[in-house]
Amino acid sequence: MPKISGSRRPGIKDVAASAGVSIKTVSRVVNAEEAVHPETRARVLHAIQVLGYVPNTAARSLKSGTGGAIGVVIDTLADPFFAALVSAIETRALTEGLSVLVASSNLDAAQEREQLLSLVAGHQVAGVIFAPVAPEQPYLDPYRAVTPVVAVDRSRAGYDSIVVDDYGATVLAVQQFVDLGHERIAFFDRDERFSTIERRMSGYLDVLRDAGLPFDPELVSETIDGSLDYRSEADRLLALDRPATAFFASNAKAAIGLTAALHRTHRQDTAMIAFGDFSFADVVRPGVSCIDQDPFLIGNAAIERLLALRESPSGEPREWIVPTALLQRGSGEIAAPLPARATASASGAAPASGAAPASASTTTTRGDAR
Amino acid sequence: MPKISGSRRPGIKDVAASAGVSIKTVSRVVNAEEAVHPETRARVLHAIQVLGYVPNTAARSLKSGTGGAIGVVIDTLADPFFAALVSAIETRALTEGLSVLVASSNLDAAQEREQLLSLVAGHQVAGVIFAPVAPEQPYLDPYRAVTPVVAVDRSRAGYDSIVVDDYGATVLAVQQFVDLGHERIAFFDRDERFSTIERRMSGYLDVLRDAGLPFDPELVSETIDGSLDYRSEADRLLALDRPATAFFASNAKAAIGLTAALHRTHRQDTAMIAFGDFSFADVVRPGVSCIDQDPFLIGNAAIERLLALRESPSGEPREWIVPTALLQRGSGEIAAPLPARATASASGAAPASGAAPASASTTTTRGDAR
DNA sequence: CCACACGGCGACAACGTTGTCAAGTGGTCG
DNA sequence: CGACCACTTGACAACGTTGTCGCCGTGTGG
Repeated sequence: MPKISGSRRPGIKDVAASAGVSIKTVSRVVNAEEAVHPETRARVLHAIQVLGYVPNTAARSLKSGTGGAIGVVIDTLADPFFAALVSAIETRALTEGLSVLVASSNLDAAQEREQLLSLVAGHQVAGVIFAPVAPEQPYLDPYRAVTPVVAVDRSRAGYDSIVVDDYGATVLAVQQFVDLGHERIAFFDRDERFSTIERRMSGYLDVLRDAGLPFDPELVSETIDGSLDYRSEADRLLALDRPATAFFASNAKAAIGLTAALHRTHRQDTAMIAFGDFSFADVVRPGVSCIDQDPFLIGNAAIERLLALRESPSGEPREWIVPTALLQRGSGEIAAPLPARATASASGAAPASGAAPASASTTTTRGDAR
Repeated sequence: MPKISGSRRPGIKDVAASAGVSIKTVSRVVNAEEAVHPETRARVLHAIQVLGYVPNTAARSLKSGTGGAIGVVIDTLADPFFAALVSAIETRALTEGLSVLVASSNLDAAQEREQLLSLVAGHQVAGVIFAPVAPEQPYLDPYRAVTPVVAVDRSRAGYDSIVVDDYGATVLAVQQFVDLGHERIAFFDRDERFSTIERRMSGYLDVLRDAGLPFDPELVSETIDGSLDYRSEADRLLALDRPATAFFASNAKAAIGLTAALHRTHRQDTAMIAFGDFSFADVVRPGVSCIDQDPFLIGNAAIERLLALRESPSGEPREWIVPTALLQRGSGEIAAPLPARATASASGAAPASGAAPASASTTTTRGDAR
């Protein structure tokens, strides 16, 4: 159907000629402006159809100074959490007629800077959503008057930030362990590079303190220089004089490694709650209880916020907290082996008495596909 | 450091003024052209530094007719396979100074068309990589002279296509079942909408034929109208008069569903091979043997092909086959329950004798993270 | 000493689109 | 009947960059 005259792509001029109007009128039709006679509009639309005309984004954004794409910078698309997040953004962007430019920072501050500048200054995107790496992004300041920016997953002062309640969710989870009589609760995979994980860490510490349980550094596994052998670390924690009886896995990757380690040694008696859901969590026995951090919710919140910022500059940037859910699947409800001292209030065997918001829907299909 | 004069973003003119040269000279420096005096170049570079100048992509691509981004259209980023594929593309693109525009088709032909046209005609991308949905994309023809196009995952005549050897890999897997004495081999989740799955289906059929085994339609699970209840379907296959003893899962999603179903009923005796790896395949017991279809390899091959096409138009488009590996993890090496008739050659219990290329590295961390 | 080549650089147009402004037409009101 | 208004349309400049062409000055060979 579309016929390209000569070898050039059809431009607004070709449409204008074909419809017998001026290019300005074509522009008006394309942009759905009011003041066009219905009959003229029909002629123009017909010409557009016939020629297969598509407006040139480059020229448009050159003229207007800001283009029809939004930029997204995340750690890496290879992480299904971020992939799902971008997917949510892309879906919503489509309904606004916006395209999505993705770039990854690979957790490198220099690359983050390069990518952000390329998007904001080079591509003149209509907005940016990014998962911050460096503590500050001062180089964005000159552009922020024109380009709205939203931070996701990790909070940044000065930016509207979409995050989950790391602290609160962790408190809930660890408190559940305490309520079940656990006194040796491991924090599996602390990584000081991530502020989110540090917030989870302080939730953990606060619950211990409030419960009157001593803090034992031996119960904390740390990622040093970006690496931690989950398997041997799990073995270590279980081989302590007073071994860990409950594990709080601070992120999904650690949770997967931990689950694998426990399964290799057939330990089905250790309690575990993971921060972040993962695909097989409800397949293994016992099912792995997870704090569900829904990437689609986060992505949606981020783009909605960005679109709102495009409309009106809005006031002070603030944090927007996306709710989490504690998916009870079994592993989080395992009670401590022996009541030891007389400590906690409740200490049954079945599902926990205390905390934990309801939240059913354990069987959402998410994660792996294909 | 960067100082924006007034409120405008610095343009080539500002740099030129600051360095005391003409805009053309700045352009020459930015584009690393030869004919510039070293000293002048230094002055210009310094001015660029000071002003924080970043070339405007829109103007550039308007002038040159083709921009600094490549377009990628895939089913959805929520699918970790495609997410990883895009990640590989993005990584390589970065080294070429290209950005990546992602768009999803959601397996809808109309949306595919819209997205592709937006990328090719609207954004004037430097190239397109897409996972084809509709049988044909004739609307791309007018642009193909200017914009190279590569198909991934699913083959399309007329386009360079990057695919895996669906047929061959399936033959290998099913043959392994036959060698182990299985006579009731299920094809789990046929979906006629996907040509890749149809190719796997014909591999399945051919092995049966060559082995002299009858084809039983009852052993084929079909996705109808896009849905299939994996759990009840698995139950059905296991409850047949002559139940299935081996499962070929035609895709990772089905494999996950199937694995979950088998685990719920504690069936550890059924053989299974999945087309497509998934994160927990080596955690469950028995480990799920998989045909590994590496998204990074595929993505890399696709972008390399695209970059090559940019250099030279090249001759006839062809199919490029990316190798797969059969990861032996246990479930694929389970022999048939009773030797039944005297059929196959080998029929031991331990790892298969026949087919299956070596392929170690079962423990690659892929899939879920975070 | 002159013609010419060449390295280095700048003026200007053009890419496709939209904003500004003005012009044309027909109708309405005083 | 004339002035004014609403509505529709078009001419033109401008967005920031690069390609074309030509200019200038210096050196080189005849």
